[in-house]
Amino acid sequence: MKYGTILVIDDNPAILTAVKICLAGTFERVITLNSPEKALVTIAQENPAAILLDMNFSLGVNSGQEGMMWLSAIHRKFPDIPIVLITAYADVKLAVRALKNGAADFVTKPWDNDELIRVLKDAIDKAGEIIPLDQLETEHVRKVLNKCDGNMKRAADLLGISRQTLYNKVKN
Amino acid sequence: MKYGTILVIDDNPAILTAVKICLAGTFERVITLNSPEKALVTIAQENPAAILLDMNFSLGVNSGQEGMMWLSAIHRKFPDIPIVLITAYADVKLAVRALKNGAADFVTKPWDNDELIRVLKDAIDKAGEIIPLDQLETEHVRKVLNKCDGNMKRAADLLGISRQTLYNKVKN
DNA sequence: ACACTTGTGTCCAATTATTTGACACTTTAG
DNA sequence: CTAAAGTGTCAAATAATTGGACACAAGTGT
Repeated sequence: MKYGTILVIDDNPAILTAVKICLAGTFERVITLNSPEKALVTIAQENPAAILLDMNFSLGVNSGQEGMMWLSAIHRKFPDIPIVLITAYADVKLAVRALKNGAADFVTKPWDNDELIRVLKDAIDKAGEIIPLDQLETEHVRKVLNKCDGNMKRAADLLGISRQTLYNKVKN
Repeated sequence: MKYGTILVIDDNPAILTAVKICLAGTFERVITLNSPEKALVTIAQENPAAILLDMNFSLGVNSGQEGMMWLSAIHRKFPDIPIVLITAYADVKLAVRALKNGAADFVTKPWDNDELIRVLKDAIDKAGEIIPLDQLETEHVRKVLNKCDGNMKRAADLLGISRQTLYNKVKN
């Protein structure tokens, strides 16, 4: 059980139960919330490894705006916890917007249990990856240098370091 | 015309023409390819600011595998050029997979001209953003430290720096 | 309750990096 | 062609990083 706590947020009790059963075997703890109102405090208290968030809350409002708002709010406050969205209304635009707003993944109802587990595991694994500082630096330097067509003076300027330092960094 | 060259790849000549007309007013140059075979060399030669890639090439094969393959190939070779995907088959799974494979955005046919232009501009703008080195470092340090629950020894270890250095970095 | 391990805050001296300024030489653009 | 901008390289001054050390706090298992 290397995968810790999961927080599931959905306004449908039946789905909450079904998901809980589905995930119980893989995750140490499955916490459920039937509304996102208490999400921020619950997350702060429980520090879940991932969040599964339903996009349709207020009955009759299925545009997903509701869920999108909560996604943004949670992601802004806890940018390191992966959030997987789940929705009954398979809408490409919605999915794209969600991912661009920081969602780790996007699954549609009815879901496949194994797929849901895999997606959550993947999200947690990816969120747990840590890059050494010098590697991060090297990659970023390379990218910026690229964007400046190799102009070291400008690249150094944009990076906020001196030209000679950049020169040394790329030499090694 | 701050937005440079665009490369459009689609096997349908009619769509190629339509897109070309649509984008001509906004971008300096619109290059078209009717098959992705020559994409890699064309990109290397023309260095476009963005790429608009259709997902369905071989006639009758509409699963998008084709386009996904090319997306990966192009993105691996030119990770700094944003790739916007376009497809007639609005499939959420496909869209999600595309974004997770490095696509900058995903639009469906029939497209809205203004939206297409906006999406491409956004992709180019976002790809052009450059973060100073020290800001990148500070953010990453904070994130790793977070993931280690404040354990500085482990965080320093994972970051590949000494404990004292990390101590200094967070102090300032 | 006890020893044991792990981590913290802090210092030092030795080693490395970074910066600033300079100089002769290419490239580039008007 | 000339002026402006960039490159490669050096040196000396300054700042950052490291490894080692030490007393002390917190948590582990027995």
